[in-house]
Amino acid sequence: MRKEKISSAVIRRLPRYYRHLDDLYRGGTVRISSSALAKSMGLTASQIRQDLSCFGGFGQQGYGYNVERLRAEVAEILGMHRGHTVLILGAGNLGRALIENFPFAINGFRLVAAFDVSPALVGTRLGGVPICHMDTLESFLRDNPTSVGVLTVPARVAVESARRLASCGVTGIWNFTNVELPERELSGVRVENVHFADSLLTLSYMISEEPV
Amino acid sequence: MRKEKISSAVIRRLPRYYRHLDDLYRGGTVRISSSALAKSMGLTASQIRQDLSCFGGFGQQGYGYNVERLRAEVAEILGMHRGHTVLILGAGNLGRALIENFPFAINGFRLVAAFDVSPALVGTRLGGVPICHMDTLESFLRDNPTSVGVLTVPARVAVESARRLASCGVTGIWNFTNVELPERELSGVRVENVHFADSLLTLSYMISEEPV
DNA sequence: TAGATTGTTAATCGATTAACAATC
DNA sequence: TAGATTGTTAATCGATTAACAATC
Repeated sequence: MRKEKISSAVIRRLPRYYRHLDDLYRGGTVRISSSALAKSMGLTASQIRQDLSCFGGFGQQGYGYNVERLRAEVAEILGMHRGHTVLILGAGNLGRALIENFPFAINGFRLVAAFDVSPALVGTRLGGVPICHMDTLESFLRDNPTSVGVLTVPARVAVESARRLASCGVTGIWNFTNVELPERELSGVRVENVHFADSLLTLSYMISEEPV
Repeated sequence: MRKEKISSAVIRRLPRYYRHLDDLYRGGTVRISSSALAKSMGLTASQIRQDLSCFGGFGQQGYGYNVERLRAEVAEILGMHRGHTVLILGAGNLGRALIENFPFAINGFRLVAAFDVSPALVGTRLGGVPICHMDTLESFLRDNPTSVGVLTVPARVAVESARRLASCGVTGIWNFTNVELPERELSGVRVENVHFADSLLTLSYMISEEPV
């Protein structure tokens, strides 16, 4: 039974499903039951069937799920074939790491440009991508509407950069700054945060309080 | 009423509490009520009082919470003053970004060393930290027991590296590889994952399906 | 056909929200 | 004292798990 409103708990599991199904697919597995997938992912079979049934019935009684088909369905649900585009704001260490090492294409995104203010960088290319001056962001976005902006800028310009992206019609911001963006004011824009510090502090708690 | 088993939902909110309290503290705010904090964080006052009451009663009726004290209590709960140490495995782009830019000290961790296999890097220093050869990891950990290992190695050596860390007594692994580590086999080790791809795919879903 | 496994409904569990007595 | 706000208990809501008829 398709649901209209998908809970964020389900959404956050989808990429993991995709990753596991992709591994199975590449390993040559043709079919898998919810219980086998559950076991390898550390979930319950019930949960997997519930999660998938939010989007449709992809399995077959007595058989299970066809790995290739389910992988493709999950990719479709995640929007991996929508031709999303992305640009990177801030070509410091982290920005460069993403430009040179993150597999945007494999995840359905085309990296079109990076922006920075450093005169040494502007005008050069990195990993096949041109580095433009931040001052040209608005005109670039006017000519090249882009789905997502990646924020790898210094914290002090994070909010300002987010506003500029939002006002130019970007639909998503992938925020690597440790700053909480004013999401309510960034209308029409979805924000996904990668807060390194929050993540490390969670680990700090776990190793401080709870022995495994 | 102190609870013995804290849910992971609460734990994941603690770093955000810390961040907001730290901002308030630096901004000179002396006291804050649960409802004021809730408003600025987008939570409910009830939830904040419930969360904090897992660890003790830090407020005062009719007054609210003393910002400096609550900030210190949350820092304590998170284990920020335990003298945790950290080393980085893999000094590629991402490893370097963390070494040079991530404020380990501010988050209660002391970065003691980085490890890599590149002859060009081994023996040099980066951001004040020595880069050692991966072959010397075990002997280093024998002489310098370390709390946490950061995995910024290539995916193909991620599991092997995690096992080596685990067998040398590390208590936490901060995993930046897009590989699912065999946590059950890493006994005594807590794993915190930063899966860039999962995060981007979540954003991909949000901009594909749900208009804000 | 018999066995396996789905999709879905019902039951349980846990987390969030509401309410309020206690008290600063 | 009166007003404000906590900590905690109770109510609600939502997510996970269990059960099972449907069916390949």
